Amino acid sequence: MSQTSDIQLLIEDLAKREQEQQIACEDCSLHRLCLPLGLHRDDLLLLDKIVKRSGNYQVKQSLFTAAEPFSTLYVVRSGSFKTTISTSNGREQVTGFYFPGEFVGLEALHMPSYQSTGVALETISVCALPYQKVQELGENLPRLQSQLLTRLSKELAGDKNFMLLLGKKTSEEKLATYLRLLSKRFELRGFSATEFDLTMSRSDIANHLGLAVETISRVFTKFQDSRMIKIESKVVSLIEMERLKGLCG
Amino acid sequence: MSQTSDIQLLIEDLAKREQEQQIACEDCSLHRLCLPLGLHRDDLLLLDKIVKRSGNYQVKQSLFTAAEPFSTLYVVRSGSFKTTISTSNGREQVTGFYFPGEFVGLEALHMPSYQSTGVALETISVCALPYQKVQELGENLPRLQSQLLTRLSKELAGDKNFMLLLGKKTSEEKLATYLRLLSKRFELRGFSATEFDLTMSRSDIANHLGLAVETISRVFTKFQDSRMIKIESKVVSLIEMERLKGLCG
DNA sequence: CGCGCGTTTGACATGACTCAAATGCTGTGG
DNA sequence: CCACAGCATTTGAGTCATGTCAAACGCGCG
Repeated sequence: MSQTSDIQLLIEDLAKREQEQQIACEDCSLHRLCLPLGLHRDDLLLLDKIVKRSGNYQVKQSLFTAAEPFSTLYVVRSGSFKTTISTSNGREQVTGFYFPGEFVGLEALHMPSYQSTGVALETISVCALPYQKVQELGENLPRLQSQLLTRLSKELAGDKNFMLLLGKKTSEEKLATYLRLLSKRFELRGFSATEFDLTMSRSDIANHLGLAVETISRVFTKFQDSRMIKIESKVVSLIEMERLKGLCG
Repeated sequence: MSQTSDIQLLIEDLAKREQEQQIACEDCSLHRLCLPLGLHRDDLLLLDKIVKRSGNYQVKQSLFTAAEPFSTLYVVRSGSFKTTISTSNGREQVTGFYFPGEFVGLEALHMPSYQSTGVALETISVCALPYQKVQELGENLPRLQSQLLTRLSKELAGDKNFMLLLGKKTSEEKLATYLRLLSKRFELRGFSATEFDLTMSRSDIANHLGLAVETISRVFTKFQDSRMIKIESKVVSLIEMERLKGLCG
C-alpha cells in the first residue's frame, strides 16, 4: 500500500512538472535551436509573453487538421510528430517528421487554413505561437522575422532535397538517406548519432519515403543482414556509417 | 540593303529596350504578384534602389549553380526557369519551374551557398535582389519581411503538395496534376488557363514528376487519344478540364 | 494469457523503366 | 531557301523494381 502511494506521488509530481513547464524561452534547453536565436533579452521577454506552453498531447492525437482555420504555429518541445497531406480520394502522404525545437505548420502561414494534418507520434508537448501575435511582434522585431525566414528556408531546402529522394532514389538509397538524415538531426540535438529510437512506425516511414511497408521491412533486414545497422524493434544502431553514406546515392 | 539596315535597326532597338527595362517596381506589370504587394510608395522606392534589372539570359544559361556562394535572390521578369538538385553520383532532379513574378533561390537564403542550380528554359530576364541589401532594408520594413515570409510559405506549401504527387500518384495522375498546376499559374498571370506553351522539354517534365521521358510521351498521347487534351508540339490545349481534374487522384 | 496490431516473410503481379529504333523538328551552313 | 546534322519526341518490346496479396510471427496491452 505504501508502495502504491509512492508511485502515485511520483506520477502526480511528474504530471505537475509537465503542466508547469512554464520555462521561459530564455532558459529553455531548445534555446539554441528555436526562435530565440539571435534575439536580445528584452525581446525574448516579449516573445515569452505570447508563447503558450500549455500543449500536451497523446499518441495519435492531432494538433491541427487540414482545412481547419490556421491560427497557430507550433514548436515541438518534447516528443515527435508527423504531418500528412491527402488526395481527394483519401490516399495519404507523410510530409514530414518533427523533433524538439522544430516548427510545425510553416507551410500554412500565408493561408486561411492548414493544408496538412499534424499528429503526435508519442506523448508530446509543444509551444503554441498564435501567428497573429507573432506578426504583430514582428513589426518591431526584424530579428524575429529573420529567424522565421531562416526556419522556412531551412525547411524548404530540406524538402527540395527530399524531392530528389522521392523522385530519383531506389528503395535502399531512400532508407539509407533517411537514416542518415535522422542521425544528423538527433546529433544536432545532443543525442547519439549512431543509436536512436524510431518513434514512427514502419508504415509511417514507408509512406514518407514513397514505398510500401513490406519494402521498408525487407530493406531493413537486408541492411541488418549485411551488418551495416542493427535493429531491436524500435531502436536502430548505425554500425558502419561510411557504408551507409555510400548507399545514399 | 535598306532591308538589312531596317532589321538591324529593329534588332538594336529591341536590344536597347531590353537593356533599358528599368521599369520601376511601381510600374511593373508583375507588381501584383511580386514583392511590392502591400508596400507603400515610399518603401517601394527604397526597394527599387536595390533591384538590379540587368539580367538577361539565354536558353540553357545558368543564373546560379549549386555550391556557388549565395548572394542574390532572383525574380523572373519574363521567360521561364528550372532549378535542379543532384545526387553525388550525378543523377538530377528538377525541383521546380518558375514563371514571371516568382522567386528563385528562396531555399538558399539561410545558407552560405546555393544548393540548387537555376537554368533558363528560354531567353529570359530577371530582377536580381542582393540578399544582403534586402535584409538591411527588411530591418526597417516589416512589410517586406512579411512578403518574403509569404513567398517562402507559398513555395513550401506547393512543395508539400508536390511530395504527395511524387510519393503517391500514378503516372497519369502526375501528369494530370501537373497540367492543372500549370493552368492555374498561367491563369493567375492573366494568360489562358486552357491553352499554353510548354516551355520545358518532355524530359524536364518527366524528370520533375519522377518519371521517364517515354512514360510522359505515352501518357500525353493517351490523354490526346481520349480527346481530353490536344498537343501541337509545345502547345497544350486542355479540352475537358473536368475530366482532367478527375484524373488528378 | 490471449487478442490485436505492427512487422516480417514469401509468392506473384504489374506499372513504369530500359533499350532500341523510327519519326519529327530545329537550327545551321552551303 | 534547301539539305542535312543533331536533338527531341514517339512508339514498340521486353525486363525489373517495387507493389499487392496472403499468411505467419511476435510484441505489447488489457
